[in-house]
Amino acid sequence: MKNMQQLEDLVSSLREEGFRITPQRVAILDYLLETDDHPSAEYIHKIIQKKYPMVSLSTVYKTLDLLREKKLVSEIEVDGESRFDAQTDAHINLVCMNCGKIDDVDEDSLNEIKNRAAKKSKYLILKGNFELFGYCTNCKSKFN
Amino acid sequence: MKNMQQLEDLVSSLREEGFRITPQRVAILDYLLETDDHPSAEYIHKIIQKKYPMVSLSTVYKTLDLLREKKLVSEIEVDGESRFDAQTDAHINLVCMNCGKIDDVDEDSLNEIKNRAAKKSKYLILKGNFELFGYCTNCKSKFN
DNA sequence: TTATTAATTAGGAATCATTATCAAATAATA
DNA sequence: TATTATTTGATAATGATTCCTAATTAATAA
Repeated sequence: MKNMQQLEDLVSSLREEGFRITPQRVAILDYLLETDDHPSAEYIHKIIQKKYPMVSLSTVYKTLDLLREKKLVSEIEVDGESRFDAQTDAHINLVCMNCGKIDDVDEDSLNEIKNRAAKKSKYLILKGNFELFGYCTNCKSKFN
Repeated sequence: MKNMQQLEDLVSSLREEGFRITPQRVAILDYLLETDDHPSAEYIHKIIQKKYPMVSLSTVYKTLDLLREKKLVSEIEVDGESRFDAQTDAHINLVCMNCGKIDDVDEDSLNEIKNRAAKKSKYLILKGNFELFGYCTNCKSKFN
């Protein structure tokens, strides 16, 4: 999943907007690009500390705010906690209610759905979250 | 929206499962059936206190847990807070990022999408939340 | 290369929604 | 009407997130 070019592009886009490129920001972006895990802020902090022990949790939160704002990452709320993803195109998040795993599933019709809802409702729609909850392949056997 | 028969049906279904029918539970169900507001626990508490001053916030939370568990209400998390809805069929929630209003929009294809994702992912899917975020008709004029 | 400085960080306190706890109240039943 | 297990109310505890501020540092220009 990781792509060095992707990281450089995102870093450049931040730099061009006048944001400083700090090791903390790069480390967080880098990790989000290489993982499919939809980590929470706390989990990102834990992972990143292995490489960069000087990253604080509050910086992780602030960086995630920035990346979300700039639409470089997407966020979903699960069980009272935010989970983050470098995949920002419209997709479905499959959430395992047992182990907390989240998988992405592509679904071509999401943009049509968004447009239909916008027309019907007269809302100005800026983003969408599509979540399905259940049990993943590992966990579903435990619930028979 | 309110429907006396609906309330009685839901009350019966709780009673049949051995749950006690308390005035607090009836008041909460009653309010959720009559409103389209997708209220939070706190808001439900505030509204219900007008009629029944003896309802505590912790009872509101516990009742909502029960109703969610029994699939009599649906829940979505918005901005770190849960919002509740007596509409439990698959639908899209349109969330205004300015005023917090939530509107429901019907969308026939949601069940197909769910089935497609289930097949692709091998998850056992139990429920889905479909949220679109933007600005409602009242608020969007402020963001031009 | 170094000095300047505004942006960023670290760390801890504060906040706020939700959950947990448990004695008192009560719905269901016999 | 008495019994009892369930439910409630009040409050404490929890946990994710935000806020605060002094110290640090990335970016820039001399």
